[in-house]
Amino acid sequence: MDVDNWDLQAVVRGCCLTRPSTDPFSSFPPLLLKEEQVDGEKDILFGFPDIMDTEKSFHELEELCKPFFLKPQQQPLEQQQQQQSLPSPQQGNPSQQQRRLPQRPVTNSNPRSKRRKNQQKRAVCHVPADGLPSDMWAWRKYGQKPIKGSPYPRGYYRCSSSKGCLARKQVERSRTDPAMLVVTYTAEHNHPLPTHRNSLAGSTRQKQPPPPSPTATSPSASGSDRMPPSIPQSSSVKDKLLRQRKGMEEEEEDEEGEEMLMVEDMEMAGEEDVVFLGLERLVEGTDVGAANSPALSGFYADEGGLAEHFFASTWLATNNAAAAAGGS
DNA sequence: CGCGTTTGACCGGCGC
DNA sequence: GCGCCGGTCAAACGCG
Repeated sequence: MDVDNWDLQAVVRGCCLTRPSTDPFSSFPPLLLKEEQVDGEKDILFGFPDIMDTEKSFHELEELCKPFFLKPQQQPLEQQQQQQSLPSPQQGNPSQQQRRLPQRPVTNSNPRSKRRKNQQKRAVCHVPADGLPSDMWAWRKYGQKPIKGSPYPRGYYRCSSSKGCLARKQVERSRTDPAMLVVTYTAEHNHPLPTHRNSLAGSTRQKQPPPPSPTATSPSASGSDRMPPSIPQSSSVKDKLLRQRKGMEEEEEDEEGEEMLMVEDMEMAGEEDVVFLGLERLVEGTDVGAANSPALSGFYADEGGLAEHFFASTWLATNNAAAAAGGS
């Protein structure tokens, strides 16, 4: 299938090379990037690679993103169709309409139907568990399950920024390296980066120090086991980010000019496109120079084949976007 | 009150 | 055809 060839390379490139040498990115955790054959399909595995070579990275990143900025309307047909055919929950009844009525009507537009498992393209991201990276999207956990063969449960998250958003991600601890988290992104966001904190509430439990010991990830498969304390905190993390951002606003704003531009552009482009940003950043714990440890990886999803293009940006930029919109 | 998390049940794909 | 297992749903609950 050619669809599989989409821009994997670009993605890969984007993933590995996206770090401005000047960088705030230097605080990035080690990233492992690789492609993986999963169920016959290529999955993108990426973590935080060597932070060293970045020189051209940024430029490549820009190159990578350009198309997205310039052609906001250019959405893969397939995707457009998909999005359109999707039961826009915002119009009709939100997901609830699918309640367990006559047994979840499985229609073609139902992401859960035909196209399952080995059919879905996914982007797999390996991140250090203690790096506590998260992205700027608002994720809402909708499930957790113990996975066969893995001592760690897998958490299921869906984008809560937009009701109709199909973006989902799964977070689980690597069975081979418990210190790493495996974040799998599925589908894409059908909306621009969250414009405002989507929740002040929620994120609650995350705040009370979940079993601090990662080891707590003990196979208490019952599910009582909290997901890697890191990832799931996306929302609370964002809160943090926003707050920090507010504080930084005055101090670092100018420094981020470039990145901000990027995001702004992106926002404009993303308005209708599937461009979306994912912020991976170190928060919590080691708040390493949180002030300017941007880092993140976002991705563009081309649902034509469910391709995901990853690129980097700065968290500040994203925050800026979020704040900007939040003000509205 | 709104939103996120938890958690058990259910559904459906997939392998045997 | 059957059973396993992954993925999703949704009620209950907690927190700000």
